Amino acid sequence: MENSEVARILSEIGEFLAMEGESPFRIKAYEKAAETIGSLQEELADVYQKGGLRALEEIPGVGVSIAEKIEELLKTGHLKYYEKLKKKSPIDLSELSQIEGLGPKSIFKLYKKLGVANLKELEAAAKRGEIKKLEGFGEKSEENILKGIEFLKKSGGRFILGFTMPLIRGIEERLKQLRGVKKLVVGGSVRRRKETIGDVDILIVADKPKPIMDYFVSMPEVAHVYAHGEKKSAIKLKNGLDVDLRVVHEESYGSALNYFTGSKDHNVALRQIAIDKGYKLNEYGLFKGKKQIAGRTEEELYKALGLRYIEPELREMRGEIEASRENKLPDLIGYNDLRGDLQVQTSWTDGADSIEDMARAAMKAGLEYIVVTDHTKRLAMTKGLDAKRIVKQMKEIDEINKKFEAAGIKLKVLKGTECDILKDGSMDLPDEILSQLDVVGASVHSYFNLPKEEQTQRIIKAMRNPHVDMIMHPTGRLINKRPAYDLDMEKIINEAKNTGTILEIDAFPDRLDLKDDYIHECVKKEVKMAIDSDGHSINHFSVLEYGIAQARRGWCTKSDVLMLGRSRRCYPC
DNA sequence: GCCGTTTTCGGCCCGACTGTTTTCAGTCG
Repeated sequence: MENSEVARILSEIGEFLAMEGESPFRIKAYEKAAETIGSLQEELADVYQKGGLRALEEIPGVGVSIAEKIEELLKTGHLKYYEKLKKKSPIDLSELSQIEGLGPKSIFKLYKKLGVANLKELEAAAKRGEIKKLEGFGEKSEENILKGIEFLKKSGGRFILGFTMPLIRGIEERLKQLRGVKKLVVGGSVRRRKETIGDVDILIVADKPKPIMDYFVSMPEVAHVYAHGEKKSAIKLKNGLDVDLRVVHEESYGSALNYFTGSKDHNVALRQIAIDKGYKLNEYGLFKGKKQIAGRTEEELYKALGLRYIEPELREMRGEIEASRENKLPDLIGYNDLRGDLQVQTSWTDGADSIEDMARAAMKAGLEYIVVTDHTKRLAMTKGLDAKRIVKQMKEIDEINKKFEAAGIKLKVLKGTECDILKDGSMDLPDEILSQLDVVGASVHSYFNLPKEEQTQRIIKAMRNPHVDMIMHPTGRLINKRPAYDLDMEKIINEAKNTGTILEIDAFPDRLDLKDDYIHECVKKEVKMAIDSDGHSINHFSVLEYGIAQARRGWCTKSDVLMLGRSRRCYPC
């Protein structure tokens, strides 16, 4: 059983317990264990094999009780305790808890009173007007539930790229190792690095595809086989993701890859160019009459169409074809170009690991500096820092830097904050504290539904604070969960230009905030951005990749992204 | 349920908003 599955079950146990009004600490214990396991680098099965129950208990947040449950899951694939809870209240929790504002207590009440166990039944009950009649619910709650369902439907069951990528890469690696696979690439929206993906298209070049196809449809992750042929097979994975595997000929590889990478509109435009030149373009190649003139590689294909090669992240019809023709494509920031991370949370607040551990992990991830940006006091639940504690934290950072220097470690830890922007646009820490920090990030965590103009002015006021260097996750959206707060982004971007404020590209997979369209606007207006992990544990630096992908989708070059100089002593902005 | 230690129990444990109420429950970050 995979870590993500164990994490899901533990987190559902937490929710079941919450429904029953269990002690909040017990619930929190399950949540915390689920979180840790979800971002664990090593497979639990390996941990268990190496060190048994004891090794499981070594995992932070896992004690005797949870370790035994994990053991049972690994050994039998089932957990009696979980099944008992589920039998008592057979509710599709993963579905219902996606609705913003609907927590375990409400879900339980809806089940008890109306028998609602899944999204469909919830929608039906809301439409029949039954929910507003329940005690504790009303007109507004029913309306919000319907709105939540609508929002969920719009996101259309798409998977968040960064959360799904480890699974896809695992499959990719195993397929690549099979005998007879000459080439393999994952195309589609995965290759374009869209923030969410609908399904996965894998292309291979192989002489004898049958054993490869046989393996593909019998992988342990497979829940259903739609098709199992020699040229194409299609499956549904246990997590609901559809994956297609196609075999293509070597001489068509480039054109097939192009075809299956999309976007559809980009492909249509390419086909039109081919027609204008008297050619025909399809997934088998570029043809003049019956003769194939290109298609073995994508580079060859674009060249034959009179274009420069266009990176997959740009193939969204945002002007890339014209830019390619005029040789004006941006020199995109590379996946290895990032040198530092300007948003890192630690165990001082809601992060899982100490400053030093985060710093060492950052170094392993190839970074040269991090900025420690713990939350501030308004976010009480995270133990947000007040003036006194942040001064203490600064001292610890000084000590770590000294220690690193003495040990010849190059990585620099900078002092920062993710300071709450209060309702009126003022900051949650006094100016005299902010002035002592290397990087001041500011962000909104409350009053999400102010009217557009008020919300915009609130952030503009923060940008005008001379100490504020950057606005973090500027629009506050959570992909598939919550829309951005109502903002006039044109005004925000213009103000960023005027005040020299950095706008963040928060790389966390369900944030990716700014989104690509806004990044593109910033690039056009020469507003600087920063790509940050928003990391809360030592494993989170890997998400920077998705921030870079998003930046590339927004046409970012290296110079659009803030990077601090190696020898520079601090104040970066 | 986990953790840590003054070693086997007590601490963990905030604060504000929303929508329902008329004093509070549920949710969220």
